[in-house]
Amino acid sequence: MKPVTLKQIAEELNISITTVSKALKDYPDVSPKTKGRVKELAATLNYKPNSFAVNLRTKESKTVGLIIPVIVHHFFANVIKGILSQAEKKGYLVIILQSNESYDLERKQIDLLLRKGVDGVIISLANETVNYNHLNEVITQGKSLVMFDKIAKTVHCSKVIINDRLAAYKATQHLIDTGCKKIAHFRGSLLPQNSIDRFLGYRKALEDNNIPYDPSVVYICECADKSFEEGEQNALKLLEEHDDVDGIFINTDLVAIGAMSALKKAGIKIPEDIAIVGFSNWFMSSVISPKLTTINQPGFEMGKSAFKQLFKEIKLRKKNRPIEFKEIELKTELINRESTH
Amino acid sequence: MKPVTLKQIAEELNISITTVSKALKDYPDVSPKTKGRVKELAATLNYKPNSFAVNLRTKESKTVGLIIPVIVHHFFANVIKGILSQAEKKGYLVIILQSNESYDLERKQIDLLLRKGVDGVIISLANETVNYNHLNEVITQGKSLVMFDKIAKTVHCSKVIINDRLAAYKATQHLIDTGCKKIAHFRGSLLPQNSIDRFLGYRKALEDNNIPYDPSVVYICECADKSFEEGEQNALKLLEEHDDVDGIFINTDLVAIGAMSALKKAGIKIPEDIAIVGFSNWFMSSVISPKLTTINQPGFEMGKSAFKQLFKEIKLRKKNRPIEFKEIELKTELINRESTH
DNA sequence: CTGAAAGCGCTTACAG
DNA sequence: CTGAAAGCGCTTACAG
Repeated sequence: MKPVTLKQIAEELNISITTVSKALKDYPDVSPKTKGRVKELAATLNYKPNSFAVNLRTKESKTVGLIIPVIVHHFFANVIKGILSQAEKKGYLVIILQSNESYDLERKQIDLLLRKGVDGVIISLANETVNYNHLNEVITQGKSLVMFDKIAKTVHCSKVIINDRLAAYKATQHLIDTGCKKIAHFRGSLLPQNSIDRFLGYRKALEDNNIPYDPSVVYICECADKSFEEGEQNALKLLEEHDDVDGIFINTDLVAIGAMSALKKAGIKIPEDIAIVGFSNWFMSSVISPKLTTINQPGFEMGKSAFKQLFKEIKLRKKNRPIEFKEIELKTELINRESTH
Repeated sequence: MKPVTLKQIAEELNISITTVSKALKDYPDVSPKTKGRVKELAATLNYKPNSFAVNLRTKESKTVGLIIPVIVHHFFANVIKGILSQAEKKGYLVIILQSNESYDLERKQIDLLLRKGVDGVIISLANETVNYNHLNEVITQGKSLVMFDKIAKTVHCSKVIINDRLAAYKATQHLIDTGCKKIAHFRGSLLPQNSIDRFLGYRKALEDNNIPYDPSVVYICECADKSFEEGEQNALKLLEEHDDVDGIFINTDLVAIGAMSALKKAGIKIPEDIAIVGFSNWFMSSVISPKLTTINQPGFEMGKSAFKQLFKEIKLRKKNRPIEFKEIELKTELINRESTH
């Protein structure tokens, strides 16, 4: 069954394609009578505008691209949900891609989206990414770009973030306030800005409380899809190397949960022997035992906010109005549960 | 910066648009010399075909739509991952929509995708959905359709499923084999086929083992986004109404985890007092304590398989070849952990 | 109020 | 081997 076109409607009603097109779009210069006839026939024929043709003419696709490092991930899934909820309101569709923390893939995916003619791109960077040409390419092509969570500070576009430094500071301070004397840190890999920031927040909190910073007590989790395992391994290493540690601030809930699992197996009591604070507030963290104290990272709101900003910029760009890039910082809070005193 | 077009390349090289187009697509009837010149210039100008125009001509968008009930969900997230991994290999993009278990939204989203001109649709139905006109509309419009997990048996298209009945039977049999005498069931809402099938599998297992079926011991969890809470509530109700139950087969891991949480709080020992089997094998289930015995539901594979089938059908349809719909059934297995004896 | 015409950027059947 | 021409289905500036 061939789709119905404007031409068919025009022929059937003995009027021009132009008039049919205008009638359907409620142009003021079409008589109500004609509009009525056109709309009625369009409805009965179940006419749907061919969006390929519309795109070609209007140079808009009402579609945006979203690139995230991992899909099976509580935080990112929430971001997606936030973006979709907002896109739906504006009649936009979202093409989703997973970079799998790979710079090469990320580059290819940006290119794909650009070829596809999306109106804008929302992205959270892969851990590997240190070169930003592909992102600048988006801007060069006149498309809107919004980065969130894992951002590149030097790229000239809007960003939606949390204050990782401050949040990490609060997490560490909480451990100090509840009596921890020697606090370790399991950090993320070296590149991404937010794992650096969380580390800096940790160190600053120690400093402000006159606790000496000991680099040997900072462990690195490299691999995004082995978080749980790395949490276990680092916990065991820590146990061997530093039996005086009584608190750990951990970069990510999943790593924290792995660490707790290993510690419990080793007979360590949480929080009595070692207290733990995670980061992100995965649903899981409220369900395990003991429940994990953590930093709430508002994924849904970040997604919503990222799409809203992107949408604004798409509209402004269309009207050739100047665009002011924003750095939107969302609030985080410490969720105090059972893994700390 | 305006995008480069075939016309610009043609003018610059003083040849026709036709030849440029053919050269870039390696048509055999273009001289190697010309091809070389065209490709070189295209590369230096960073030419990218305008996909709106290509779509309009070829009536293909190399894009498929995916509608799922919920995004923040371990199983569905894995399905998405499987679909994306396969789509990437074939150069396809995926537009993702969340129906939020709403029939109305699902209908609108199908319509949106159809208007958008996707080449095919993959869907897992909302719990509410009992009318399938919108799905048949996809087929009527000559697009391919693949359903997975929550399917409608009567819709004429390919399906990717597990054998929910058999899996539920295995789960219940496991409880019986490990000594449970009175087994309750927390089922999903009444409509979706797979919650019906799981219930039937449960009942069949009782029957085959000469255990009388007691409907008062079957509890319903209606609400998809309150699974955890419903698990808690039903567990407490069960405790009040039936203190002789010593095993529960639960429709979904998240509900099971809620139930376990409430039971533990009430001083019930798992599995000593009550043994529990879940369904789906969420990551979380391997991390809580006691670790949940459950049925593994291969989300990633289901996604891969759904896309593969869709892709095959898109290709066949393009060549006007006959299409044979398949019902692909993937294997499940019982993951025996600590919540059963 | 209506419509002829140009054009978005590409592909492809056809002629030479 | 090359190119003129038609056409995909729509939108919109312009003329009447």
